[in-house]
Amino acid sequence: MAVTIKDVAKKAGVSISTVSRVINNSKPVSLEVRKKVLEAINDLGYKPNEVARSLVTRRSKLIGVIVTDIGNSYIAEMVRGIEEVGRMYSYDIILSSSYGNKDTEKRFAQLLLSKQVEGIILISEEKDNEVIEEMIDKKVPFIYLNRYYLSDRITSVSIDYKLASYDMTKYVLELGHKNIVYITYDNNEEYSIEKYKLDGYNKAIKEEDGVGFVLRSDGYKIQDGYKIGQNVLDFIKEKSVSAVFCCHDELAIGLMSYFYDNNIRIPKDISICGFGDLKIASIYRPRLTTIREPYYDIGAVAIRRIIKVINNEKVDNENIYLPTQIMKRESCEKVK
Amino acid sequence: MAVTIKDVAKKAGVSISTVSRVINNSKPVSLEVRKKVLEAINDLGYKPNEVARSLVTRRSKLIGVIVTDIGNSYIAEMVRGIEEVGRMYSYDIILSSSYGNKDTEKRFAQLLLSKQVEGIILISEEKDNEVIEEMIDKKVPFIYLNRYYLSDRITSVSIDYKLASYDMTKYVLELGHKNIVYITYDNNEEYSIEKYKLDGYNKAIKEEDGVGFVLRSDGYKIQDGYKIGQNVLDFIKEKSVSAVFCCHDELAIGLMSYFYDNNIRIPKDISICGFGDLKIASIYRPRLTTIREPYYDIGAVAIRRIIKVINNEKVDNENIYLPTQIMKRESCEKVK
DNA sequence: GTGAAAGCGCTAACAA
DNA sequence: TTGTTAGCGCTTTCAC
Repeated sequence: MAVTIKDVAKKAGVSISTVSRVINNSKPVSLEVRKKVLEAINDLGYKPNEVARSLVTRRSKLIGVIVTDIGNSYIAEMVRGIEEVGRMYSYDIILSSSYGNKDTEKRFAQLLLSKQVEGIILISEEKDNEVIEEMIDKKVPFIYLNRYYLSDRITSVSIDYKLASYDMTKYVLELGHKNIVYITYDNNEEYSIEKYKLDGYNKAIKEEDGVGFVLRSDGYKIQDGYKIGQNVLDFIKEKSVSAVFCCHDELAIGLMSYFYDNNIRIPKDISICGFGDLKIASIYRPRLTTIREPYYDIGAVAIRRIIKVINNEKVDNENIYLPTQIMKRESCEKVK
Repeated sequence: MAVTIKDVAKKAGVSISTVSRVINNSKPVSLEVRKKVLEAINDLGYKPNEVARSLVTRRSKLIGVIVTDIGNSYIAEMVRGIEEVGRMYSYDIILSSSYGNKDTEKRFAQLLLSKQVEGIILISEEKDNEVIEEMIDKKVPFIYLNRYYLSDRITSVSIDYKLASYDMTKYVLELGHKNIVYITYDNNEEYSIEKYKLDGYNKAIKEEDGVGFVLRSDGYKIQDGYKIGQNVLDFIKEKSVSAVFCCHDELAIGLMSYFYDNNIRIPKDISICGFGDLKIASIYRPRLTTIREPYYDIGAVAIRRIIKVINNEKVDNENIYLPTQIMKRESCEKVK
């Protein structure tokens, strides 16, 4: 049996309220009594039962985080940000992985609510998120993070996708590339972020008199990038394309692997760039030129905002946009 | 204010115990009463407060997981295993990242205990783990996962490192390589797992009349592999080495990057293999030949064991060894 | 400055 | 089969 506040009170010869006061510093306690209590706590190795505390204070000091899959490096990065900032405010996080199932996401949100979490962060890769609808009228602060789809119903933290994509395209054009192909995914879906990226791309192409092409991938994973490899290759030859801009790093990496396996040299034969700046982007060779999406910061800002709401500090109801950066690396080369 | 069991009881016109009985199925309840209660629950959208439940049942349904850094892909893999199996038994996990600080690990263990977790899994990269000593006499089940160091004080889940390393070396020798260099790290430290790997390597070299060399790295990260690159290169030339066996995939990847940057072709100029089978091992080009350390399974088995202990099922007190596998890929080639 | 007592939402004896 | 009640470990009035 663990030692409780009662044991401490008895040992110190005081009431449990006094013990409570010293551990919480909630009310003045005379120096000598305080000392006795502290001693007793020390001797007994007493640690307050946070569950009991939560029950009465209604503050679990827990934030629920629902992710698609913690095995995704960008999600892990976000979670790092969430956890580290949460820690600064004494919050622990409960992690649940939905593996992309919407019903699971909903179920987990309920579960977390039962566990009395004070806020929920959903890192999703799905569209049409019904969880959002369910959460919207719940009292717990909620933030929705999604790298693929927007929601107009709820606050999120992200970057200015259009601008980022515009900047990147511009950079590629400045490198001397004229015929550029953009690999997109799912850009016709409502709320797809791809639309914004595509807009940025098109804007830059137009402004600089480039020749833009668009190719569609079936997915946004590494293997999807690999799968579309031959298509891209054929297309490149046909259209004299000298640079490929992928809407996600994963696609770019898959493509680079396909090129490697087929003896296409990067950047000698073709320049390539991505979007995201996953960890692998700077590990893979040649290192991938890409746009840095600050995942850690996104997580950090998200939880910071949740904690503000919990503490009734005032927050904007608008989406938060974080700065990005073009990571110039070897996969994208000047045209000779 | 959330709806409580009282509200349900009132609405259904029964006592709270009856409500408790139907939600827990703990005692028989007449069909019609049950129906009334279920209706009330439904109407009110009642969800039991798990915190209150925990307080009385002393079962938080929470497992604490302390990791070095969830950003490490092998750790993320372990956590996936932990979470997914935990979920099967209705356990949630609380995640804390220590970033390699031993004091932080200890502090987190205490924090988790305060939150009444029913078990703790520590995924560490440190040696001399004092947390273990602290946990050993605590009542909560505890498992220690460490890819670098062993402990003789506590149960763990791992693989047979010596055998794995032996098998891999044997495979490389069978490929026709004779002069092989092994890149090690920290093999003189007590409890270092490297000793076992090195043993396996030496054993195979001896048995097959190979010529073995050992080189030491300063660390086990990708950048450490890169840093040791020139050393390895010089060494290879001097000793006519045709294959490099790295004690961790990270080192192998770093090394491959160094080779890429210096126009050394793999496997044409040199064969290389690693240990771990991180996700990146099969993404990087050429794909890395390596030993599969089943991280997901390690996590899964670890939490399964913890849950068994929680439920007083009997478990061995011995370490658990999981099977491994050599992943034969392109980075390691037959000698012509 | 300190203690007694109520109560957070729930489960589990114990009665009936 | 159902209700009453004690109590899990703690915080927080309310008296003194």
